[in-house]
Amino acid sequence: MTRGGGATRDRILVEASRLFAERGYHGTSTRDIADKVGMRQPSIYSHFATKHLILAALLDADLVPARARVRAALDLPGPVAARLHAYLQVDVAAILSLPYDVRGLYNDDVLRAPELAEQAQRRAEIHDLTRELIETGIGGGELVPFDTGFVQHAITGLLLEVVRERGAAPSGTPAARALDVADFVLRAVLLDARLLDDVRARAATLVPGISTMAVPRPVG
Amino acid sequence: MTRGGGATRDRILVEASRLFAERGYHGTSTRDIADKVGMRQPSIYSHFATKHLILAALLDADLVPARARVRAALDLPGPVAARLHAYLQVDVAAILSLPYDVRGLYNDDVLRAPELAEQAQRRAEIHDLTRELIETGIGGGELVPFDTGFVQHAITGLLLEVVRERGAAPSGTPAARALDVADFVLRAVLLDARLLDDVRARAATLVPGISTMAVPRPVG
DNA sequence: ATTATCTATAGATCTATAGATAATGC
DNA sequence: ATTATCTATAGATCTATAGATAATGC
Repeated sequence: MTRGGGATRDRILVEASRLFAERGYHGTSTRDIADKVGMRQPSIYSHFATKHLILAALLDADLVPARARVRAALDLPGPVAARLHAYLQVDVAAILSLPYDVRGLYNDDVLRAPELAEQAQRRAEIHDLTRELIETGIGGGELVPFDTGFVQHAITGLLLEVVRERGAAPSGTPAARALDVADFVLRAVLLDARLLDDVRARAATLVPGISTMAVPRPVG
Repeated sequence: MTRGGGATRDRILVEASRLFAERGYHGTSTRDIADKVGMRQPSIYSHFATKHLILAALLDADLVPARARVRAALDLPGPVAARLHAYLQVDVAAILSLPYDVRGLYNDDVLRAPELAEQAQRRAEIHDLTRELIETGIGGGELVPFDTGFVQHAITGLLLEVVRERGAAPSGTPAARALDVADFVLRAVLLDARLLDDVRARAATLVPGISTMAVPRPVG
């Protein structure tokens, strides 16, 4: 078969993501992936030159839109609290609706591999932008003066674990879980708890702006 | 050399934990561990019958005291909020002061391996007890009625990421970071935010009770 | 003519075992 | 006499390449 439009490539990515989630990158062999797809192990290499490039493609599918989302949240006007709340909602919902299982992508420290330097860079950028958003909120007196790095890590941990939960117990819809995360974080960091309802209302108006800002594919 | 009192065994555990944190369980070979310890690869097997048993020993060093801590928090009298706050502080501080690097222990889904069924069981028990504590707090009107499972996952994610942060950026003392975690979670789940100072004060009195309840080694 | 798949396989691992050697305890 | 280490190695992987085969596009 010729010119399948990348359908086989996509199936490789889907199956690889599931296996990475279940057994980790190092615990998954190219033969495991090929078996799930229904092809011979070397045929994988017609679509990806190395095993690392499979992981890189999955990471990019998550990281590139995620970076666009946090940038959108930074660029929007208005109070930080509402932007953070909207960003968290959109981010969780987006991750939960990806066609790939991203649970295993950030477990290992495979990101330290030189072959994945570009992806590691993207992830660092996302963390930097998140810290910037939090810093702005603290400086403006909206948020509790926690250590900025701590809050960023807290958010990262929360997002990762919520994604991991998806596999274990699918309790609630993606949208409901996304709101849980946003509420949880905002309750934790909002200086004046009485503003939460107002923050939620303002956030609702910002959600479309952050969602549509996320570009799934480069145009080139 | 004979009867070294388990010194070599401990060195294997320390080096293995660091390598697991850096490259994951599957990404670390018994040769890697032996090299770090300064011995030949097969000599590892004088101390551990299989590679899985190295991981099992590390998991137990973390899980057994952790289970004792959450049990202690459940058994103590008084409002849930203070007990949860004290538990989180003690838990973070204890994990950060373990002689092993626990960052890599829960990354992979290696816990699903049949050889680690006992450890998986212990971890499930800890999660169950945590949910019980949260459930009590929600039922008693102290905590926001989030989904209990979500809060448990949020706490787990927070703890894991704070531990991972230790390697990346050692910002702040373990005690300071422990307090950050406890404050963050309690701010998020406490129904009446004005009670936080009171919760902190009560928690301080409970900390010793939870700490000493943690038994590092079985007596047998 | 181009492209995706296949078989076959090289070469590098990796876990674990067998059995020899050396060092200590009694 | 016991125990920790060593050398040597079996047997099972694992990633990636070489080159044949088959199926489609022009």
